[in-house]
Amino acid sequence: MDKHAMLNGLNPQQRDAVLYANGPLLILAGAGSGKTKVITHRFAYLTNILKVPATSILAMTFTNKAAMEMKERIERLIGKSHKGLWIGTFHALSSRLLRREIDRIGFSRDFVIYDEDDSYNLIRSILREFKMHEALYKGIASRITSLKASLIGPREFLESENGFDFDEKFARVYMRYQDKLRENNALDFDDLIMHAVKLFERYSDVLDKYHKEFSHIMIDEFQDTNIAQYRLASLLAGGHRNICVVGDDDQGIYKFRGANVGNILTFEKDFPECRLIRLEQNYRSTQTILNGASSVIARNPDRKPKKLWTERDKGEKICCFITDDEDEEAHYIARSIRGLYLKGKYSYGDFAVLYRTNLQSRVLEEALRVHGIPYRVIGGVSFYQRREIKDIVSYLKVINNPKDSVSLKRIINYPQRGIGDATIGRIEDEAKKKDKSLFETMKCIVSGNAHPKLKEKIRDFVKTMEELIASKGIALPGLLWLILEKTGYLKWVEEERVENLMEFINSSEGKDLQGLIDTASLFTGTDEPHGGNSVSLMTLHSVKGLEFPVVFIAGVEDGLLPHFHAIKNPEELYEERRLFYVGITRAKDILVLSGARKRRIYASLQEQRSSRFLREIPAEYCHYIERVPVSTSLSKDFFPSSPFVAGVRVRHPRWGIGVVRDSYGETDDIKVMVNFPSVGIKRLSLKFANLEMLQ
DNA sequence: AAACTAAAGCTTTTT
DNA sequence: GCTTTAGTTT
Repeated sequence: MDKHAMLNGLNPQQRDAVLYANGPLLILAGAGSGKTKVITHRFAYLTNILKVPATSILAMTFTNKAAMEMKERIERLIGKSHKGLWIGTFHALSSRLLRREIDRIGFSRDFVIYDEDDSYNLIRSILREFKMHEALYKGIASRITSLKASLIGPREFLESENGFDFDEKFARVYMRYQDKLRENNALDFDDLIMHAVKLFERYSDVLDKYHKEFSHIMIDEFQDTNIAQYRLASLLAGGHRNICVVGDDDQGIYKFRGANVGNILTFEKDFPECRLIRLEQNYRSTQTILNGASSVIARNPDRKPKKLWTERDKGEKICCFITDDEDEEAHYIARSIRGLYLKGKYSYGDFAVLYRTNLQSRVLEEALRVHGIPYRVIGGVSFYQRREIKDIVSYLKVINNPKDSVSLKRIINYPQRGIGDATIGRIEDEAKKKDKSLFETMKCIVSGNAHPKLKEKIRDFVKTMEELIASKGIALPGLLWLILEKTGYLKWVEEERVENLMEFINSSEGKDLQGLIDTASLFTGTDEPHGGNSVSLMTLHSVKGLEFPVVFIAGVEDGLLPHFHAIKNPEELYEERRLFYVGITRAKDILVLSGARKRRIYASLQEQRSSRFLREIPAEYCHYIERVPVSTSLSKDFFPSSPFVAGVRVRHPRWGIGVVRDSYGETDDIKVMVNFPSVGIKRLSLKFANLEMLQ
């Protein structure tokens, strides 16, 4: 692709951003302003025109989804496979660096990555050991996470002993936790970043090496970086200063997990010579939707000033309605979706229903199900979080690294081998005395002179594991099968979980052991594709980065949005407002905001007021429906009693073969909506149309 | 060690 | 209300 083709279809600001190849660059990219396009084209410009080796560009994102999208788009632009390129999440790229260099800071290169559950388990066992209240583990974990996000290790924490909320008990747990991780040759998610920073800060020769290896650095969603991540990036950029960050302070919605929007300001301080480019043309929403969004976000103080604009026309007004309760709200949403769908302009994949809290999804799901509308819930429990997958990955982890005691404990009694908490406790004591890993200790027990009963229980397990470790080298699907059979897991596990295991085995084809373990540890995701022919249901948080022609935001009520936890604190209230802003700006054509007067939250029925944010949208952009003409009971036209339901293929004497999209109407007068490739969507009455059903 | 019952929680979420 | 966890029984 030549230079001309590469810049084709970019507006002047986007072009500037692509062409500004050297030196620090801060791109403030408003919602829908073509941010990803700029990043990917910039990557392609660097490689194809400036002949920068593609492997010298480090491009970091937050989520696997964003990383994958970037990889695919870059692959298409530069016409090369993304394999071997440094495009990925902070965590994935960091672990790749550490796999090469970590021995410098006292871990071995085959370290394991602990996920959230692993960390929880470790913290709980430490609390037990210290005779502290075990239920505190979640609070402690989140405290450790936020300290690590600010690069405060246990030593630093102890040294800064003057802080208000310093507490010695916590400091001891933190210290112990970090020691245990090292003992197990394990890193948790936050360590992946923190240790990389430590490594580069401490060993300038290693840092120099990567200054040479990477000539350019790019960061996506910069407003979501925490201090540690920013430090890592700025260290790597320290030599050449070719660092390009893209972000939007108005879309920062992850302060609660350590993201530091202030990094944008820090960046300007650290790189004072940086060029600032604003992308303000929005290519997504109608003028009305964009104006509504701008009025809302304008209430937040301390923003980087920006004014989004669009060439699109006004479009529909924003529809706002209030119902009596959450059931009515859900049914009204379902009916609206169905109504728009039946007009034929939109398919179900064009709709998203957004909400603040996951517990709202229940009613919405129920209503959609009753109306026969296909939907999918994005978020929830992901594939790699499932128990059976985590179990088998733990087997892999132990086979790969028998010192990994946390994974060992996860599987030691699954399937049941009669090694319960009491026995594990005894082995742990023994391990502590001898200063050995759990597995080594178990081997000693088998060959030593312990109680015969204890020996017998442990011998079988050790034997199985040793056989599996000996088979470490065989190709992956085979190894997984071997695990399932030798351990008896396949026989033991519930029927309905077997399918997931099979899927996992199939997906392991062609991967190596370390690679599979890393993917399973780092890939936690809500990475399922949206769209298809289903309505997407998700939280306002998970919708970031997506767009839909029609967007519903449900539960626009004080206490829900803004959430009641955030109402007292101004900073948190601003974040809630940004969340609402993110939701609004996802909509291309139609935006519907709704709320209920009464809502059941947990067990109690609460009187709700409509959201203060709703009143921040000027009335001229809105169409209010106060009295909602709907009953929650269904009229029978939702239950067509005919075999011609959506998806069935039919033949029409005149228009040939088509696919039924929907059917509705009374039992004696059923109407179907059929999509014929030749003539498009037609509404037919079954009585007259003479349709023939095909297999 | 497993199965049961009482009690406490409960915003958002990625890696 | 429902799900997770802590404590008790069998």
